[in-house]
Amino acid sequence: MLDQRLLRDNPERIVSQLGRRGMTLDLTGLQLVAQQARTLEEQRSSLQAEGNRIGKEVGSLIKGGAAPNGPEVQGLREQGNRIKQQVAVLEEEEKGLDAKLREQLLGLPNLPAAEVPDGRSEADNVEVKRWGSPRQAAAGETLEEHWQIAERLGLLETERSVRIAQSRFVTLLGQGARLERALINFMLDLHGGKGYREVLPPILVNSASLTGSGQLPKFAEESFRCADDDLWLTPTAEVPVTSLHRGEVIPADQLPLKYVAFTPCFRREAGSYGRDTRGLIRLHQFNKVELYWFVHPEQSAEAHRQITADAEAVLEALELPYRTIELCSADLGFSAARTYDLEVWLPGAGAYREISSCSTCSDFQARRSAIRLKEGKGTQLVHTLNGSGLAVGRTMAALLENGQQSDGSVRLPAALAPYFGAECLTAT
RNA sequence: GGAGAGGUGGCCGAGUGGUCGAAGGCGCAGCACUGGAAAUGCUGUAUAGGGGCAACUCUAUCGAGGGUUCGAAUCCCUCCCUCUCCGCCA
Repeated sequence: MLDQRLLRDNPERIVSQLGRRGMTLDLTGLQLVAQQARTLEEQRSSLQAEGNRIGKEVGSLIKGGAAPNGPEVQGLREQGNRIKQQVAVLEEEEKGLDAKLREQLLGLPNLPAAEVPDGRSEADNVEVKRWGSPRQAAAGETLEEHWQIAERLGLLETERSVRIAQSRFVTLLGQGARLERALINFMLDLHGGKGYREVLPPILVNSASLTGSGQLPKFAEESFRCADDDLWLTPTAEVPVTSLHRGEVIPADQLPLKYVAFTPCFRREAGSYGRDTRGLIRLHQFNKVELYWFVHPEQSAEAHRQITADAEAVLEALELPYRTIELCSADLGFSAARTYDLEVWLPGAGAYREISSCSTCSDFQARRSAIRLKEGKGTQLVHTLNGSGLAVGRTMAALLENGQQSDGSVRLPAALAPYFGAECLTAT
């Protein structure tokens, strides 16, 4: 959520910065609402002050011996009643305006950071780094896509998963299930060794949590909802981890708080029919290890570099070639002020595919979630950052495609051996 | 799910209709004392919003929302949560 004061004092900045995202907006209506709300607040609170004064006067009159039903006291009572009625009217109106204001503000995305390159679409994203040498098919060699390898090796079951749930769900079996588990443990251990505190949060989350991290109210159709409860299947661990500290004031000396959370993630993927229908790339349910920082605003730029490096370290440890992309202003997610995407090389598909997204959300989520820090006498909003470290299913896909060998087996990186218990995936 | 108890500031804890944003204690900060420290003493110490250059000031907040009242932490209603016991359960 954007600062109401910014709306009041510098709406042009909001218009121009959100313009960088490709939005055209007219804030005059909203500004008017904000102004009216403020005027009403002034009127209401001075009325209340008058009411409080009368209340005290009645108290001291009675204490001083005045007849509780005498004319003097009666007169004040009537005055008090009148004020009460006026206040009630103003409060009602004010509530309406505040709700409207909040609703509108909740629908506006974060402002892009100054450093974010301007752009009109994802085509304008900027590659900032490349690591590893992307594997190309040798002469006469045909590289398979991960779903082909997975099916051939019996790592997963798609047809039967439809029986269990519906399309875009997958059941991992045998070595596939074991590899998924190995990857989760590997990632958690790697990050845990770097000072991240491990979290295993609820994966059903309430509406307030989804609002706090930015998924609601605008993206309700993207998440699965439980019909009879105010609970949703979390689309990312970012949601529960943000709400881990919702409403809190954190002493500055405790920052940064760094968490690593493994959760299944659930997304409706509305509007992506037909895209990535095979394999592990786009599922309604997938596993993800998420990195999350709560930091002092002064540290957030450096923290963004670090969280990105921590995500990159997973790919490097797994010997997976990747590139790092800085998203342009038009491609930023709703809550993000600045984002680096990591794209892993998939030799079978012959393309780089997103496997991690590392964002700084500045104070956007902190304001929605009321997460502040206390430093000396004052408080201020913290900054929050999140990064996938990594999406587990896509990591498996990358391992399959990058490790495939001419005999049909898949060589796994050495770092995984202690977790998986073998260096190769072979047909069984 | 049933029965009972309870939710007050960073923490503990008093407060059952009036000047209570809230005693007292702990913690924390500053000052004094000290060679330095401990102990001690004094002072200060919630959050949000509004007004003001500022000093300061107004409003709201004692789990949440409503109600009664001139006035509510205190009375009434609804809901949420925690604890204890019982039941059920991986």
